[in-house]
Amino acid sequence: MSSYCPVALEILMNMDAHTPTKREVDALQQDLLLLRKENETLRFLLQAMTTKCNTLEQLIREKNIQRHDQFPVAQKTTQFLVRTDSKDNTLIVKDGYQWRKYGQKVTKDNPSSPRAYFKCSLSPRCPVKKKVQRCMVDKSVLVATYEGEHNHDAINGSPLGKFCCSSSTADHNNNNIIINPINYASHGTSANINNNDVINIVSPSNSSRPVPITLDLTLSGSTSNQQNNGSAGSPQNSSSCAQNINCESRLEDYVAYLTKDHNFTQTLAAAVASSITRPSADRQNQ
DNA sequence: CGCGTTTGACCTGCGC
DNA sequence: GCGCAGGTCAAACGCG
Repeated sequence: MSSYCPVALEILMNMDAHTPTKREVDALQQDLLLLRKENETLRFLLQAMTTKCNTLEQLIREKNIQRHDQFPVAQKTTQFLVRTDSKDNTLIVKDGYQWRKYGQKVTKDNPSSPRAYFKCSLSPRCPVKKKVQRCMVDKSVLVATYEGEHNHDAINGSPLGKFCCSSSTADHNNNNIIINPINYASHGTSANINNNDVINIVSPSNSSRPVPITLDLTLSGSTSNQQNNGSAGSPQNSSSCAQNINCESRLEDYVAYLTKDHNFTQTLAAAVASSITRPSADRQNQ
């Protein structure tokens, strides 16, 4: 847990002894704000891991069904995170294809930024659709969800449009930074795609200069293999994965990595405990 | 004038 | 059956 807790505790312990000064009240309010932020982030993380578990279970069930009954291969759904200029309010992801916007909708899970719907207009019969929405956690990140596969080439052969996986790739042609490709075999369950699968965590061990960590909480293995086989993709850029947690490893690797991280387990445990013990207090504050 | 965007209306699926 | 939310349509509008 972060270093501000003992300070707040000390002030709280001495509350009865004397009237708190304005400085102490400010410090407490600051701590409360930080704790709320941290709590919020960890709730997202917990929710994302639950979603991931459900998705994995669903995938296993469907794999078992496929083994007995040869279903046709489902349409591919791929999600990218694209870092843009935070001052840029447009929902444009320059990916080498030409898109026609056909709708925009405010969604319940992220009411502050509407979701834009695009169809590929490079080829009249191209079935690919794209949904773009700002990330709820980091407004400078666009979440672009592609459905289907292009039946033609891109204008400039951009890796993003081709669904080639390259984590944290700089799209030099278009001034976008592709943070993370997230792959789904939707199997007709597009409801599995959830913004909660993308989380930026501010490292609690370095509160002076927060380092955002992007978790790729997607299923790897079969789905990503399928993707790599299906496109002329470039290999994973291992060096650029430095801030990503093992983009290509399996779920077990994520769990192993996270459980080995002492800071993470401590923070998660504290957050869960806090969520259990303080829900009424949170409600009162809202 | 043509093309792309905007936006309200409509459709559809899902949960209760 | 009803309500809600996500997705799509299409008329209106703006811009080059």
